[in-house]
Amino acid sequence: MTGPATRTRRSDATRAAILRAARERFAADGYDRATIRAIAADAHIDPSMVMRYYGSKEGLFAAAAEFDLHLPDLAEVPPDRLGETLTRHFVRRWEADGTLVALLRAAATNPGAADRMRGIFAGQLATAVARSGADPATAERRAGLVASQILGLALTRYVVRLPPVVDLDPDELAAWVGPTIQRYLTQPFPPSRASGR
Amino acid sequence: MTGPATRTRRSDATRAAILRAARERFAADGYDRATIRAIAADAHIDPSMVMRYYGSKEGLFAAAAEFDLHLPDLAEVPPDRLGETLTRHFVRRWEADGTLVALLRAAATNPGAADRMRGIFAGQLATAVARSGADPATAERRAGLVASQILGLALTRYVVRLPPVVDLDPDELAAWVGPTIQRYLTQPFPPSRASGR
DNA sequence: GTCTATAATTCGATAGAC
DNA sequence: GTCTATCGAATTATAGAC
Repeated sequence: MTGPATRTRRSDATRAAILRAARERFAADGYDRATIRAIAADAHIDPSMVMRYYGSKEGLFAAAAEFDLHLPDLAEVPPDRLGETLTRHFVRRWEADGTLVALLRAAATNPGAADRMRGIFAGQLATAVARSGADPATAERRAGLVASQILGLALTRYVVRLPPVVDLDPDELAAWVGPTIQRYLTQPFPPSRASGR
Repeated sequence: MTGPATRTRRSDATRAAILRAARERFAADGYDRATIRAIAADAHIDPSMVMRYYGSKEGLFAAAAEFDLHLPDLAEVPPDRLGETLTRHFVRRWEADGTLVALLRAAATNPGAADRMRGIFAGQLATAVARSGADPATAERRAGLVASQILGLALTRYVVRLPPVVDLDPDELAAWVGPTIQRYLTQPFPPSRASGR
């Protein structure tokens, strides 16, 4: 009963508390303003513990910014509902977990965070788009356009907090932004105004 | 001829040099990382001069973040070319002047900068949209949606630097993003998937 | 008007007691 | 494993000489 397996290791709880506090602080304040001292205070531990467990502020951020978009397999989504599905997914995902907003805030000033953001969208999003039926030759470009609208939505809704964007509910967002994403994914290529090639 | 009116006052040149350097530093590094020392070094003056002229770092930023989108009168733009016109205008505007990118970077972590960003888009953009022929009752919402795509484009192209977005030239941007802006401005309201009301 | 010197904070990181 | 104490560096801001 008192063996090492039954006694929950304090360090695990401490590590988890630090990570949770770090995500909140990084999301709320960005990389620079989020201090190790403040994160430690939120987690009710000593600042030196953060250093002990994560080595440095960079290391803590790297651990806190692990992020899986949990994108659905777009090959199994009805082709005419790709935009709506993706829009609703993103809104749900980042309202349930502030990590992506933290990453977005940090990416504005921290090169490492910007690099990680590029990695997420090049890896996870571009990969998902490639499975949506898009021509592989254009998939990366389409993913970039999708990112421009999706991240712009996150920026205006959660960071800058533009009132008209904050006020939209998920259904309205899907109705307005969904068709944009749909067009970026399915519009014949190239979409030049002179139409032809 | 040698009166005070003909002799260019040194202080004016110094103030202008400080402001120019501040815009570049704020754009490149964001509010926190852009230091008064670095700005002063860029302007080849002493850091204390910055304090003398602008009072504080906040005051300097406030002066450097004055920004006029120079939006055209949308009442004079052919209604079917609103999206393309606006998209090209924004790309041209912020590639000629890094102030908006500076403001965007700063807004990610600095509440004052976010407030200013809201002011610009509520004031200048919403006002322009209201003159585009949009129903006044929906103009603010349409402006918010336009902002979400336009700022997302700036974010992915100039801050995060997603390669596929960076690689698009102005013509391609107008062809891809223009229709999005056009739809946000002219799509009948509401755009629900269930179409009718 | 311009610069030197420095005050007053605050931060990340380290050393070491317990 | 956890905390106290503190270092060294960097920052904004101020005081005052010239």
